Amino acid sequence: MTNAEIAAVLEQVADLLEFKDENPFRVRAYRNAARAIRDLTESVAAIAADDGERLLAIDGIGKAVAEKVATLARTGHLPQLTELLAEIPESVLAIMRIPGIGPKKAAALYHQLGVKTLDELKQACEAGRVRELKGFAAKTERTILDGMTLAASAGQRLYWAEADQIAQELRGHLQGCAALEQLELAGSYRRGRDTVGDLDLLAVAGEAAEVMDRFAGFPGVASVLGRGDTKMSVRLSSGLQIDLRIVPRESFGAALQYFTGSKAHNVFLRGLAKQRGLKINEYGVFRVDGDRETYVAGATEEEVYGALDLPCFPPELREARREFEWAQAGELPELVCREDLRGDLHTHTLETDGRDTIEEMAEAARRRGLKYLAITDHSQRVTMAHGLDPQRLLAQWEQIDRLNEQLGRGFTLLKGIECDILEKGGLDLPDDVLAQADWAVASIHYGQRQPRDQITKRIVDALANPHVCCIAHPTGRLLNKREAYEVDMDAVFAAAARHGKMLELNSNPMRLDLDDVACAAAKSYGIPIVIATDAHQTESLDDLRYGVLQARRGGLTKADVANALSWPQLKKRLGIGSEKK
DNA sequence: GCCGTTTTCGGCCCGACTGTTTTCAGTCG
Repeated sequence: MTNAEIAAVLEQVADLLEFKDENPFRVRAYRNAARAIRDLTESVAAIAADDGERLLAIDGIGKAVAEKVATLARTGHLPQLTELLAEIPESVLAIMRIPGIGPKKAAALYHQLGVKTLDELKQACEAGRVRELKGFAAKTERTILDGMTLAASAGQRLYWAEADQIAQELRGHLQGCAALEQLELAGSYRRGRDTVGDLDLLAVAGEAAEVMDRFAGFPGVASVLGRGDTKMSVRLSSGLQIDLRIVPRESFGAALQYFTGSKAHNVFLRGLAKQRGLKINEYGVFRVDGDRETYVAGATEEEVYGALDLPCFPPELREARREFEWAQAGELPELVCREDLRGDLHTHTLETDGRDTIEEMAEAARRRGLKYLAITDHSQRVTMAHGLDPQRLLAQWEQIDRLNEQLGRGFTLLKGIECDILEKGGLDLPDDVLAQADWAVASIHYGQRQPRDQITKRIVDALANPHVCCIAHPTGRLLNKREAYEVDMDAVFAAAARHGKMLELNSNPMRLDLDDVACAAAKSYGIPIVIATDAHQTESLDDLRYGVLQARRGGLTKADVANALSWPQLKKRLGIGSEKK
């Protein structure tokens, strides 16, 4: 079983225990364990099979969960889950996902009305039976019915890039309000997660009501979900929820820290504060002395973390993974930034499925401050994209040679190729052609649903080819659309490390592949990461920023990123440690 | 169920808002 699958089982156990009104800390323990496993770079099943004791070393996994993970890894099933499901139908969990319905209300519906499914719930609401229950009334029925249509129509997370666009529009809209003094976006958007579920806005305002009125007037607002003195929530017609909090100036940093999260990061931070006789909430850091609380800090995030002798963590690292450990050791990485990148190593042109010419791509890259650009059109197997056979490829490379002469110093076009890894294994172009490339990436477009061993072998074999520099979009995932291939990433990392090869972090906002966790794993193997756009048109060269965000989330520094090197340096590096001399 | 510079028991982050209540439970983030 994969880490994601094991984590999903533990999450389901947590959901069911919550429904049963079990000890909330026990529920949290299962959720923490699930998160720890999801964040793990090694296969937890492999660890369990290899040495059960090592499971206990993972933060958040104790004796009980370790045994359950071992059982899952061995048999693929968890008796505890089977027993819970015999008691509670799985379909009630869907009811808990309706906004406003939590475990208590779902349990009341199930036990008192026998409601097991969303359909039954809808009927019960329409028949007016729900309002008869204690704690429910007509308004709750309405909320449930609204929530159900919403759950059916929306619920999908936005790509970070989409969220960013709305965020910028919101910022522009609110800045037209005279009462606004300070504004920042927080939440998973600020942490740079690959997808964003909702937006969190934070403001300091002379007059909160004025900012809230302005907020309600944001184009696309379909309904106001709630509005108090300091907090307001709206839903856009697209289904996206946006929360606005108005805080006092002296609390802005504390609120920003608080609402940036992650939740796990905050829980850990608050625990640290408590040990020191401090309390942190969204209003600040307070010294607790009996019943008296004295404000210590809160205007800026630096102050808040500083009160605990901690560095102001970059938001991308705030996931309760390694950041506190790094801070304690004084080893917080200095994360890579967009300005560190000197070239783009995965782009397409009109010659295959791109939209612009080589010259246009080169000019756009130069305008963006890049010093080199690899043209990596598709190889012949990708017929839909009119992929290049050896003859057309060699002709393109001749053209690149000529263009380089015209471009002169200061910018270099690289003769590249995105060579397909064929379904039956092996590469789509002969070695003598690949040998003439400056830069060859290999990738899978066909046979994505092959079994684990087969697809892993294809990638591992491609890494062994002396002319291949890098594997592009190594897992093939498409956010919200397609899961990663069944690929043994540990085997891929080991092979890349063995052959001195690189792995791509594809910056397309719908891919972001490798993801943050895989980037961290690759780093632990010493594998250089290539942050590349896979641009099919000039504007997409801007996508590097999305890749950079993921790289930062993976804890990568400039030194971990191959295209932070100049082309001569990179070229030298390609010769070292690989069979390509 | 996890964890340990309050260490094998007894804690476990904290507050806003809503709806349903007449003082608070439930939900959410």
